[in-house]
Amino acid sequence: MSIDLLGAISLHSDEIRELYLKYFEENGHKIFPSSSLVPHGDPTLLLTAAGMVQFKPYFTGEAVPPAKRLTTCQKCFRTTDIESVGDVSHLTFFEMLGNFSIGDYFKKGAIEFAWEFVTKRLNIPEEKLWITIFLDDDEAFGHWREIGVPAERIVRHGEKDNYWGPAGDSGPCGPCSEIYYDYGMDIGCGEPDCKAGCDCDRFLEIWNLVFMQYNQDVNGNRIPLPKPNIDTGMGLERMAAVMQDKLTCYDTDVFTTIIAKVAEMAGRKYGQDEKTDRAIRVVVEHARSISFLIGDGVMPGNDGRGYVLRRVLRRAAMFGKSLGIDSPFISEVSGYAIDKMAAAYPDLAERRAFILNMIDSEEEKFSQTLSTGLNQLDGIIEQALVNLGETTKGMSGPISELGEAICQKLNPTSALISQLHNCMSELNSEQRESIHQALMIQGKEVFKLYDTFGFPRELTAEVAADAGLSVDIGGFEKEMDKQRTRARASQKSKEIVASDVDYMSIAQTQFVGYDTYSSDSHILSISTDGNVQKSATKGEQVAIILDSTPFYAEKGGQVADIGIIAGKEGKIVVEDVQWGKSAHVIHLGKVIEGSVSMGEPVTAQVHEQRRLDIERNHTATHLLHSALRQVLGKHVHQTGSMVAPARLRFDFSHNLALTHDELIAVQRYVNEQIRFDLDVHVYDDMPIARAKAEGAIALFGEKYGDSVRMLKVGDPAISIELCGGTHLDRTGQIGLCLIISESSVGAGMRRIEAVTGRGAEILVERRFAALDGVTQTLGSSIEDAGDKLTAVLDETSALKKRLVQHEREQNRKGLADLIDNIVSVDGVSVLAAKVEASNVDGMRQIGDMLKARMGSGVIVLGAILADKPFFIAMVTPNLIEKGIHAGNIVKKVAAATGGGGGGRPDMGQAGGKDKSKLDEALALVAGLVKKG
RNA sequence: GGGGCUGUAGCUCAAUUGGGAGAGCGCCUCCCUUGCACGGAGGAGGUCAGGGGUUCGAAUCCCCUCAGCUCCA
Repeated sequence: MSIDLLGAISLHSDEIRELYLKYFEENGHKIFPSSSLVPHGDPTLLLTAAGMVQFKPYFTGEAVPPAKRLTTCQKCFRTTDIESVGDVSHLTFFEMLGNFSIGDYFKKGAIEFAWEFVTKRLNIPEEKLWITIFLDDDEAFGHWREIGVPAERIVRHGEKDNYWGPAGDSGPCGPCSEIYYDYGMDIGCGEPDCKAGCDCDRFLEIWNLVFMQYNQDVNGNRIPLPKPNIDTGMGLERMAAVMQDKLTCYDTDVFTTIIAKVAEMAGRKYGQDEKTDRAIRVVVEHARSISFLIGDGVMPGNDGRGYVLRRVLRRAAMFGKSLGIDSPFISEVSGYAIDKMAAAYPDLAERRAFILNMIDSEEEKFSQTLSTGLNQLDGIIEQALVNLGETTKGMSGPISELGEAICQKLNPTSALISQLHNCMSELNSEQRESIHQALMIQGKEVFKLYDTFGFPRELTAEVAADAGLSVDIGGFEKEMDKQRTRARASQKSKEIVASDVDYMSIAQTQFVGYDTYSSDSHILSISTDGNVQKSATKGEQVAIILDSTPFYAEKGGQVADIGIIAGKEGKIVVEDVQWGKSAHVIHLGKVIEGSVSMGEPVTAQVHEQRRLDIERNHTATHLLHSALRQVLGKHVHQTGSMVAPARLRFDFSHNLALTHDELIAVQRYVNEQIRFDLDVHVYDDMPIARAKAEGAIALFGEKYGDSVRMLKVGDPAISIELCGGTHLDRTGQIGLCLIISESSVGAGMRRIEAVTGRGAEILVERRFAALDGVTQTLGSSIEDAGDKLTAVLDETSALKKRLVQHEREQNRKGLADLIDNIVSVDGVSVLAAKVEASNVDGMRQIGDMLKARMGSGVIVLGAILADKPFFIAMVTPNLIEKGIHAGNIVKKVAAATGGGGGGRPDMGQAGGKDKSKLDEALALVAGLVKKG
């Protein structure tokens, strides 16, 4: 804490964070660390956008909370207001301080805590604070009045502002109450009735208290929760602005140092020009937010989170460009941002190099995109100018002259066009309209640039303006809307798995598949087409939930099991297994015998052989990971994996292609560990701190709970990883591991694919079989096969060359005989003859030689190629002028043999079917020339 | 998940709307030449991403697969 010159108490953002967590800890709250920006186990969410995300299962009752009172400082990411970023208070990334009550204290407690913290701990004067509540929430009103807030500073708002949730179409929801900070009458709209919630800048929302008291069903009915909850959120950056007596988040310690750096990079002063300031703020904000995204394991991509990341990064690049900063620059800004946040987020600092690297290569990619887009745009502008020239050329006086000039591409066109504008008044409205249209680049074009080439429309407008043209934004938006509707329409038809199931009423599935391949279980839920059923009969596609299961649902790269669920009366083939909304395992499959019904006891049996294949690949994946770190270095981190029965795929961070020697070294290391037949040991429920102390490698960007499952290979261990997958007991069971490919998956990332066990055996068998086939054909030993093959290929190509030469020689010799066949038809030399040739090239060669020799004439040659008649026709230029067309002649000739053809006036080719009619067809030529 | 675009020589890209696979740069050989991307002659290098289909004939048209780029959700 420090006292600034004005005597006001100024709190650093780090201090606010600490004060908050400490205050709530004192009041019985358990401090939780921030969860990852990538929501764990919730596929419905793109990114963590609020403090309560990691506690959702507690609020919905799907999981038991470790404490009834919780508090966090949560990393959050939102793109809903991305266009507003750079104003006073909007950010894509921010830290949300929050306190949560799971069925413990409610409105009164939440209001008292919030008020005490704000007024007593942060010492904000009470008269600077305003409250908003939901319309009819008199209970909240009463509590605020009790602690002394005057009624005139409590404002009631409707659903839009003061009602929260549900997130999605159903779930917990309730009214909320917000605390606003009042900057005073001097700031904002100045209207006499300005109060908290006004759109102007006078009031800043600093804390939202959500009173979760209803559960809303899909029909919109709100049923009171038996035990209501509290979920609050206070934006750290906004609170810092208040505490440091600033109007915006950007003037607080969170951003000022970075802003100064960017201003310096741009060679500008911050605080002199609003447009410049805004651009600087956007760059700073985005550079910070993408660092956190990448730090939590998001990679730039074309959809989902990766696309959010790409879009934000490109937005930063655009604003940087507008500041005139030379690319690449974002990683430098991100570096400052990471340094600033390092103390609070050490894992972010740990990944600094990786993050900056990723940013650099993505920015480089963007500049590529821009330059191809720019090429496209140049073409479009040129075409637009031609059109403009054509439009204006026919008009009167000076306009037509200008049109001529534009047509002749006199530069600069923008000057010509501004002259054009000056002359417009002399025209009638129809002419003005047509010029107006011609001056605009069509919305469709702008959209295509954006949609297909990723070229930003702002940039299109800017470049077009340089040429004197404008851009049809309305048309662009129209196309954009079409695309949105299209995408949304396709989204709706998507089938939702077991959507109708009331998960809260079903116990979580107990997974027993680590120890066994089959289990005696009970059916807890059956649904078909998303509807819950009492039973299902033969032929139906079903989604089944059991009380316990040996089936592994896809997670951590390991694919789902398949198998059989058998009851007394029927059987289900399980084709896929997925995770439900909470910890439920959903078995998807088909009833193939009799029927199954709710509650009945069944035997769940996993396809054992296949599961073992998967386990071989999974354990081998861990060995591979350790081998890569051994051979390439400790910078290698797993970035993804796919473990299937037939093969495994392993993605990792490394910026160079592996050499052959490195690949061999990795493979040898893995197989050595397999031969050592090491013990694979699993530690369930290990405290995460202890696992980390043991040196366990956590998966990049993955979120782990307090207790984790740790996998250790060998003792002393050669691999310790946190892993939820299924594994072998001993490495020897893998048998053999062979790497089948190594490739790139993007900048700084490589991919290895490998096979093990049965897959490796099949690979070896196939390779041997292929090699045996080759050596047998070559008639050599395996060792000599390579040399022999080279020799054979060399010889073949030498022979080919000789053959071509020889044929050319023969053709030349035969030329004299062919020339004897020339006849004159209406004064035109015509040659139609059958020739010997091995391919089309040979025939063309003969034709070319004849053409040269004859100077003027029509040549049609026929030959039998691949047991079919084939023709080519050639006509010298002087005869083309007379209307003789080689393509047409050859077409008719070939028709006589049951084929067709065509070509250009000077050369045509055609094929037929009946080779016996070749001579007959050639005899037609003279007649055809005569006719033509 | 739904669209759009692209895939041709080592690299950057052409191929006139289905009819001889090309250019520039790079590489090799030779000639000329001490200056900046020297100049000249010759040459090697291609499963036109892969697989099916239509056709006398496909880089080109249709379908499928793969990969890359891009927008929307």
